[in-house]
Amino acid sequence: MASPPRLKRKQQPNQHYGQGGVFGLSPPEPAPRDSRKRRKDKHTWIKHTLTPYFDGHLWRKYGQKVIKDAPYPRLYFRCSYREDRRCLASKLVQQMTHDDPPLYEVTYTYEHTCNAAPVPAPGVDAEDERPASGGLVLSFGSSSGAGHSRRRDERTMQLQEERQQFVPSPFLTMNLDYSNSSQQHAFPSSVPPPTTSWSPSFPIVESSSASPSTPWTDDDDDILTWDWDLSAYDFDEHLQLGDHAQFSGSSFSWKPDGSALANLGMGIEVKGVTF
DNA sequence: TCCATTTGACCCGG
DNA sequence: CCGGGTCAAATGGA
Repeated sequence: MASPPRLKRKQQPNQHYGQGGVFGLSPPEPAPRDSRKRRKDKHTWIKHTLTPYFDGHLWRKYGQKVIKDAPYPRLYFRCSYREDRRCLASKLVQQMTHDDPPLYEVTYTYEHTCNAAPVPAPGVDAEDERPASGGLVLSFGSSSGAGHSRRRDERTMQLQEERQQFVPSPFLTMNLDYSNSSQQHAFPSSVPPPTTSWSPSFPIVESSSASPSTPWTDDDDDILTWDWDLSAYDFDEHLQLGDHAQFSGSSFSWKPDGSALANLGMGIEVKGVTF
């Protein structure tokens, strides 16, 4: 056992993200222009949440750091498609409280440009007896329960471990049953877009990414399913149990027992919910 | 063997 | 110089 490998990266100081650098990838900067000031106007926004890891995107952790007066280390993530699709989105996660479900502060930088399919929350796929501890599953007018989630991306590594220690994510899977509808399918090519404001006074934090995924059907079911990225609505921040929210003609209410009610209007009733 | 995570070193701005 | 962000070799799980 000679001397353990101590020093790291002593050879190439990786000069300044220079061109011809990593994978011939350009530096994470739109346009350095002339100033040598590094990243000046990065677009960042902060979100407080109980579920900092599941926001519908695939993240790759690239660092962790103990911050001076913070009780918890800060975790650094960047989009898993950074190289593949030149997506510069990144985020850092900072645990704020020591509560049972701890509160986290998540600082996002840059919007995603990868256009990757939304990553379902853990548990949505699993047809376990245990209620999916991830996301909400609402079934409209159907008794065929939930879980018709389909995975398109296999690179969901981080989900495995996280699903056991963290609570779920702001993801909503809707299953809309058209089977006993008098109308023909006529699946809308696009799900009705969310409105830009909550009913009474729930502000929307980000609306740019607030679009549902493309609906799909499984087998020959008449179940239309799609995912909403609820993180765009900042549920954690503004929605409490018992509150009512409304968008695009639909309203949801969180019941104290953890379930939820949804009302699509047009007489469509809501079914069960797992939380 | 592959690849995401871990973890200490390196880098850089204030 | 210090604190925070990033790099990248080592690690470890699949």
